[in-house]
Amino acid sequence: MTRGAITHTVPRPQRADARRNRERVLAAAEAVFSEAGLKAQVDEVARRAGVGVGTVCRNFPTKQALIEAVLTSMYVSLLDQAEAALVTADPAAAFEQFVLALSEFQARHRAFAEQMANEPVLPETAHALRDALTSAIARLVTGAQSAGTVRADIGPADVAILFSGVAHATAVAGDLQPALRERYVRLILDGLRPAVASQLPGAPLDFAQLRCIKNAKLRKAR
Amino acid sequence: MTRGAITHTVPRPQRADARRNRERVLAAAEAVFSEAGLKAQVDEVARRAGVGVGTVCRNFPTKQALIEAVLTSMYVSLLDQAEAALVTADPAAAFEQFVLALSEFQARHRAFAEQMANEPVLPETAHALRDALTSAIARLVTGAQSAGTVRADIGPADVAILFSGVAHATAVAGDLQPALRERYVRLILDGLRPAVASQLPGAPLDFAQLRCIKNAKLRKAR
DNA sequence: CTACAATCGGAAGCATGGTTCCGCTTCGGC
DNA sequence: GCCGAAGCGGAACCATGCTTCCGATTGTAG
Repeated sequence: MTRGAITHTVPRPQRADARRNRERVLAAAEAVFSEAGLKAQVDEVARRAGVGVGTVCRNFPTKQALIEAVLTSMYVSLLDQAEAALVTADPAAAFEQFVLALSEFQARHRAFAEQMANEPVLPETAHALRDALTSAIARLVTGAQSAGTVRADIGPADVAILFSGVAHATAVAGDLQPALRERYVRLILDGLRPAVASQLPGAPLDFAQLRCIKNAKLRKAR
Repeated sequence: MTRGAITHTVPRPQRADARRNRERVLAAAEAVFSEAGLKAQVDEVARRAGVGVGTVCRNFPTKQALIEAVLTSMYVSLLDQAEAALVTADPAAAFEQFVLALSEFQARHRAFAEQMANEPVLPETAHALRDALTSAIARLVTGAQSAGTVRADIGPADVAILFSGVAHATAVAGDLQPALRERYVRLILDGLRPAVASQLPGAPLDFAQLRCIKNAKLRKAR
């Protein structure tokens, strides 16, 4: 708006140091949010980046925007891992590999775990990413199911929910005890096997349904 | 202090309406914290109780104190359930019954779930309670283990961690879908059975160890 | 080298939510 | 009924943490 001609025709070449600072802020934010979760304060990010708060807020006009930027980059890197797993020949191994990677990722990136567990705080930009990730997970799950290491009566979103539970539960005690985390991941993998498979209430949950449920909840809260 | 003679010899008989108000506040707090978690605001508690904030703060000088009072009463009521389960003849059934009750309890009392998951926020008054509860859980677990429905390589605190994970994971989506919660509880029960029992890293975790780990974490954070 | 505009730092501003205080009301013994 | 004190409500106060603003600084085109 307001005489916008220049604003949107010229891609405005940023000053070099400004670009460098932006990167620093992003890196600091990633580190800080990973350690302390989304409740970490903007000042701390600024301090860690070695800049003033003003600089943080100029690049990311709001804390929310900063969070979105960080989360987006986390989504990218997790998607990489999912795709890395997908190229494995053995679908059972692929699933297990991804699940371990996921839990380790959540342990390392607390902010990501919170995002995955709570109401989505994602910009529209990231929707494509999220879809790619959910579809990759769905493929990993069905692969493991046809390989016979995962029972048939669960859906991809069931897996996401279960492991985000593990992430949260071990966040309390587990940061210092990575073994503990793997312990619970393996236990849940055991629960996912077809062998025992007692009757579960409900039906396999996919991501579309999960989103519906979350939306319903949001609507109710409002 | 300050001419304390009267203060501690006379048990100062509270006025009737004051006592009634205190109860109202406590009830309102329990309801509000259960629905919204510990982040719920004091004003909301006051409104729900039909009193002014001043009244809340006179009875519970700080939000923390209010939380402690509410949590203590929740501990009592959960302990009841654990003891109810313990009198069941079949230890396998007792364990399952308690675990379902626990997850339902956590779903209904969000504040309690948060407390159980995060750093302890308990007054010393509640330590005896907590010990009673952990010992009841320990008995339920070992009972189920000798009955053969729970694998030997897990400890009581493992169970607590796993189910607090479920509580958290389903808090997002599960409030509206109680079936979903039971779904995951049953799945974890499957994982806990001796049948499949793949090798788990780490050792069975008991509550004393868990407390150590949490303390270590607290110390580090400071 | 100079000048100008982009960028910076961090102090001041604002919003949110807990805690305190005080004039008014109500209880309950007489 | 009357009166002193306990209790009440909620506005004012304070702490915390995000956002804005502006004088000082620094990069860069000419």
